Amino acid sequence: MSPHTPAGRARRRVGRPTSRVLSRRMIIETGLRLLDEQGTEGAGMRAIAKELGVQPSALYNHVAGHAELMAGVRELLGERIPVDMFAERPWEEALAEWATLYRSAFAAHPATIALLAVLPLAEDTALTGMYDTVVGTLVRAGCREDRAVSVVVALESFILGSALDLIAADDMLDPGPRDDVPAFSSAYRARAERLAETGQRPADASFEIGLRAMIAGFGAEFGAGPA
Amino acid sequence: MSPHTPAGRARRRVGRPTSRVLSRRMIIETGLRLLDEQGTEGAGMRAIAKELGVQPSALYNHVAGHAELMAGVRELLGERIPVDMFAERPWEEALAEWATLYRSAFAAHPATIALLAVLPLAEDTALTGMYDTVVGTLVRAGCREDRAVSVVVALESFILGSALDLIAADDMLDPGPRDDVPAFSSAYRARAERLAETGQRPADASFEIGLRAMIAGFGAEFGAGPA
DNA sequence: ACCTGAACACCGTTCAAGT
DNA sequence: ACCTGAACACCGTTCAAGT
Repeated sequence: MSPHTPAGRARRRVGRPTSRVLSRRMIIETGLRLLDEQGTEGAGMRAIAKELGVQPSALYNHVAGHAELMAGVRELLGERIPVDMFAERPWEEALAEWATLYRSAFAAHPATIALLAVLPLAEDTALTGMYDTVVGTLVRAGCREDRAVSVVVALESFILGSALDLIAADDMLDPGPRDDVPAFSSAYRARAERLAETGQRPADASFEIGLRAMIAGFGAEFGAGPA
Repeated sequence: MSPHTPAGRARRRVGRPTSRVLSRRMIIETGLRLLDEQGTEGAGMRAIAKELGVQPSALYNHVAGHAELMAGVRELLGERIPVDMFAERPWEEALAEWATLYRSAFAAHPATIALLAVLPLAEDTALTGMYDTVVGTLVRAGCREDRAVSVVVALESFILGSALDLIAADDMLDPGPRDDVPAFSSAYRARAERLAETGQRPADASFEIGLRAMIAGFGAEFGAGPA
C-alpha cells in the first residue's frame, strides 16, 4: 500500500513550497469559518491547519499564536460594523442602531462571543475610525468632551455583556415551582407571557430595554449642558 | 534513596481513605484561591489536585468536571453580593450600590472575570434570592412587572461587560499620534487629563457614567407609569 | 464510597531539517 | 522565507484496582 493523500490533495514535500500556500488573512478567515461551523472546540490551531491542508507548525509563520489569531477574528468582525447611520439620522436613533448592529455582528457568530468578549481590542486597529465617528456625534449632541470616550466604552460594555447573555439558555433564570421568591416568580411568569405573545427572545428584550434606558439617560445628561 | 513524600505530607495508600480527604466545597474554594494567586492557567484540575495533595482523578468524585467546578466558583462569588441596601434606601441609590458591589465581587478576583463571564448561571441557585429582592424593589418603584426581570438582566449585562473592561489595559484605546481621527484623539486626551486629576481608572469612570445613565433612564420609564 | 495510578486522547508551541 | 515532521510539555477525563 503506497501512502495515499487524504481528500485528493497532493502531498507537499518538505522544504519551502514553490508558491505561498498560506497567508495571515486565509488563516483568520478559516478560523472564523470553523468557529461558525464547529464551535469553539473546532477552531484550534490543529483544526485550522488541517482545514488548510498544512501542518500546525506552518501557521506560526503567519500568526504569533492562537490568541493573536483570535484577536484577528475579532477585528474582522469589528470592521463589519457600519457607521453610516450617524451621518443620516438623529444621534439617539443612530446610536441605537449602531449598538444593535454591533451586537448582531457578534450574535451572528455565537461561538465567537465567549472567545472574543474576553480579548482586549488591538491597539492600532481599524476600529479607531468607528470610535471617531461615534465620539464626534456624541460631542455634537452635547456630551462633555472629557466624558465622550467613557460613554462609548460604557455602551460597548453593555453590548458585550448583552452578547454574552445571548449564548445563555433562555430559561436560565427560571425559578421553577419554588414559592420562597414570590416577587421574582411572579415577574418571571409575567415576562414569559409577554415574550410568548411577541415572539421575542429574552436576551433581545433585555438588550432593547437596557439600550433605551442608557440612551435616554445620556440624552438627559447631554441636554443639561456642561455642569 | 527511599521514596520521600514531598512537602512532608504522608503519602496515601491506594484504596478508599479511612476518612474523607476531599469535599466539593474544599475543591471549589481551592479553585478560587488558585485563580487569585496564579491566574487562569494555574487553576486547572491538575493544579487544584496538586494543591490538595491528591491525584487529579480524585476530584471527579466530587465535581463533574472543570466547567462545573468553575460554575461553583461563580456561585460562591455571587453569594457574597449583599442586598441589604434595598431595604434601607431609595431604589435608585440601592440599585447603584448593588450594581457597584456586584461588579466589585468579580473585580476582586480579576482572573475569574474572563472565566466566569462566559458561564451561564446555574439554574437552581442561591442567587434567585437576590433576584427576588431586586425585582420586588423595581416593581414597587413603578416598573412594569413584565419588564422587571429584563431590567435586572440588562443591568447584569452591563455589570459583566464592565467587569470585562476592567481586565483590559488602561491605554487600550489610545489612538497615539495619528491625525486621521481628530474627534476621537481630542476626546481621548480630554478624558486622560480628567482621569489624571481625579485618579480614577478609565474602567471605573465608564462604569459610573453608564450606570447613572441606565438608572436615570429606568427612573424616567418607571415614573411615566404603565404605557 | 472514594481514593491511587496508569492510560487515553487531546492541546499549543518549538525547532531542526529541507528546499 | 516558509513549509514538513518530530518532539515537548502540557491539558481534562476515564477507569480498573484497591480498601
